[in-house]
Amino acid sequence: MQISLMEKTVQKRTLKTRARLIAASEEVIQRGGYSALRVEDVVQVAGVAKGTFFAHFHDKDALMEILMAEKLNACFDQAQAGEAPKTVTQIIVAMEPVHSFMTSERYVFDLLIRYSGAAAVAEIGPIAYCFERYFRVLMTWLETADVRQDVAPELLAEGVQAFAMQAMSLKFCALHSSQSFQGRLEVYLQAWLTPTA
Amino acid sequence: MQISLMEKTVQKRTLKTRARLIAASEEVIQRGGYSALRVEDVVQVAGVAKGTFFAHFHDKDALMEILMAEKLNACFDQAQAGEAPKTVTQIIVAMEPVHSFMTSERYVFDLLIRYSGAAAVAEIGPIAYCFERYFRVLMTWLETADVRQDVAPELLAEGVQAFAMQAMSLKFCALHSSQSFQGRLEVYLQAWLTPTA
DNA sequence: TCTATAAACTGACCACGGTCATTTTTGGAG
DNA sequence: CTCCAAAAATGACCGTGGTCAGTTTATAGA
Repeated sequence: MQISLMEKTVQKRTLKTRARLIAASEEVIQRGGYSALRVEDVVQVAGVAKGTFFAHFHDKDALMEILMAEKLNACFDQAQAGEAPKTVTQIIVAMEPVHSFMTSERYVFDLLIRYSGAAAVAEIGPIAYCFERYFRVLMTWLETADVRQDVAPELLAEGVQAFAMQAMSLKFCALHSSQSFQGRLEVYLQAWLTPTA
Repeated sequence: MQISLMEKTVQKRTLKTRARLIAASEEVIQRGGYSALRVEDVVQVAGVAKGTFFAHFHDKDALMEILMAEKLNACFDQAQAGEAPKTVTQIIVAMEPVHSFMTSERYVFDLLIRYSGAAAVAEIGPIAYCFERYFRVLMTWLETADVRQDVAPELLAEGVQAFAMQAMSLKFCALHSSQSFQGRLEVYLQAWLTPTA
């Protein structure tokens, strides 16, 4: 029997295969990091054919998005565990898990940037969702923090995100390695959130 | 005869082949944009073997860096042609050619970010050099512009760069397409350069 | 239980960036 | 001019992401 509007009827097998692919991916990443993930290795470990991988994920990056978003959300949970930070220094400390993961690998950072925005309105991906979360978490904190009040918390949050991305970029840049990531971000955010002119 | 300290003795042929590869690349890009560039097409147009390409450029991205940096430097020349801008709006207008090229293609923007920092101190690439130039141009302008004086022009310039990158990122994001690039950047920079609290 | 159909899976194949042992060309020394 | 070592060029080959026509498997209906 078929209901007129397209039905999916997903088989149990599908979920099982998908779970095997995810588990295999995590195992491969465990061994050599995200950048070392090869689709052929994943399907070999999972015990399925290559084509099956692409029946479950649109492409390799789609899988990476899922895996990275999972980790990132755990980092956000950690960041939100304590009470809301009030000062620039406290904000940086609270966000440390997130920034740490984001800069754990150059390859990870590049992928995060590429998928930080939803290319099409309808399809906001897991990573784009994480960046939305980054924005919302910061905005909530900034509403009650000791920061300038002349502009909206939304704008302040966008700025913090921009400065954080800048500081993370420079972490991968040999030319600017004289200062630490947290030190640099602190300078940025003091100037952005607590201007004195 | 060979002088002891390593000599290069570059043949004329080398320069000619390299010029042919560059010209062929520009022709291919002319037709389909940067993202459509295929090494096999380039060597076919240039009339050389594939291996020759990699004898002249470390990899495809190295060629892209050279080509994009050439364009970018032309944009900077244009930006610096007039007299130094004084206000936020004038700065945005002056930088328009640069931002326009940077966001001309998603593929171009991604490459620019990836190569914006020098991975190794010794080898600052063409794109990393362009980002240095971006910073220096802004810093010079900001020294004599109508902006806050409580922080150094260096820091202000870094901030403008961070906000510009953020605004360009959002240009590729369907979720935030309600506002224009220049409008968004103007809001950012007013808050960054001329705070009122 | 049997059958028809849609869902899931398969693996040979392709596209494209990149490698390297071998061959060809160049230009200075004799 | 001839010779030869270094420089340049070659193209068969490889790794890896991604495709798709064909095969197998699950399940709804009889």
